[in-house]
Amino acid sequence: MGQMDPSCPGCDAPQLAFARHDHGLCQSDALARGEVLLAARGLKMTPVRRRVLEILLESHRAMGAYDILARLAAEGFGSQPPVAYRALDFLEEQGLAHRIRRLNAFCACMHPGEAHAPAFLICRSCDAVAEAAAGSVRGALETAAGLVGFTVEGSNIEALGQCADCRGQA
Amino acid sequence: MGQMDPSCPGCDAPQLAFARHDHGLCQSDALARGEVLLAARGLKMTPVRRRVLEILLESHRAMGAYDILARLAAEGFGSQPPVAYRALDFLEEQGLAHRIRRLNAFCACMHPGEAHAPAFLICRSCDAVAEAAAGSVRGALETAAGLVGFTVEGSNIEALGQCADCRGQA
DNA sequence: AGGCTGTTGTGATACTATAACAAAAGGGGG
DNA sequence: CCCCCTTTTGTTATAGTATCACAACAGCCT
Repeated sequence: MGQMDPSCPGCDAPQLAFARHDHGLCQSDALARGEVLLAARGLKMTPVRRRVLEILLESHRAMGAYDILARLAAEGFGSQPPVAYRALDFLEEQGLAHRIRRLNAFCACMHPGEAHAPAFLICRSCDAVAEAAAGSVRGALETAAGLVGFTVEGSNIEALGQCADCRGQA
Repeated sequence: MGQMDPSCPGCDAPQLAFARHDHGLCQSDALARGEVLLAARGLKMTPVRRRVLEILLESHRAMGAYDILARLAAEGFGSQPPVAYRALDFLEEQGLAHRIRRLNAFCACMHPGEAHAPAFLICRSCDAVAEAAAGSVRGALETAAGLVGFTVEGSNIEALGQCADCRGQA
């Protein structure tokens, strides 16, 4: 992150999540990257998995597993929770989606494939979720943990607040 | 945090959560602090609330609301979920307990009353949860958010990993 | 064809959380 | 002391989130 990369609209401009923008670019870019990534790892982008990712990519909001499940069911896929959870878990493991624990929901990763330890910014007004560059945040966390001998293996960093646009309108 | 305060065992020694120690001190200290805090705010430490806090203080682990509810019910309190959730929500609002979202569980605050924006360190081996000094972590998060115009109003910072003791034994 | 692996589908169930309302407890003011 | 008001507790019911276990199916390799 912080590197300019014209092929990754969300990458160096997380504020896009909160503003009107050509979201088609986000979608097609993230989807294409995901396909490449899975292929490189010898894993399959199956119809369910692709569809779940597409649904998540429709907006910069997080969606509950059951919202996604309803969409899948309406399109002829299975209608039981494991159908959605399996795809979501798979996408998360592969770094193509993120779980937002504060919302019990999931969102698409907007720049998959790049090493990133994102911090999530959740706007309480428009519900959009952005991934912010969190290298420094994670660094601080690992330092704080290191002081007491704790080894960090994974972390969730989520901030609830208000984005620039919504604050302007209030 | 970082200030020496002999009356607060957990305060400047979060690693205690992961080590054998005189936990009676943690309990009595945090409970006493809680009582004082509520009194100062004109709020009541009722039997249910006190009991819930005591139960949480029994260990440095996080407990699910239903585990606590079972304990309450066995002791003659109400047996329905709201009984536990109300007390837990109250304690959390007052800064006497914390919700660990990663675990869908709650733990006692080990140094209530002090302004703190804790980061939680969750050991995957012994399940203990420690609060680490997170001023710098939060600072970094606010900086990262500020770069995209986002105002942070609250945050969860949780790290999953392994504490020094458990790593030593492995 | 047969067997292997990974994926999807299904039913059942466990776990987490909240809404809505009734009952009871405690604290002034009359 | 009693009434009224506010807060807290208790209960029923229900909503929302997540996992287990097993059957069916598809692709692939021999």
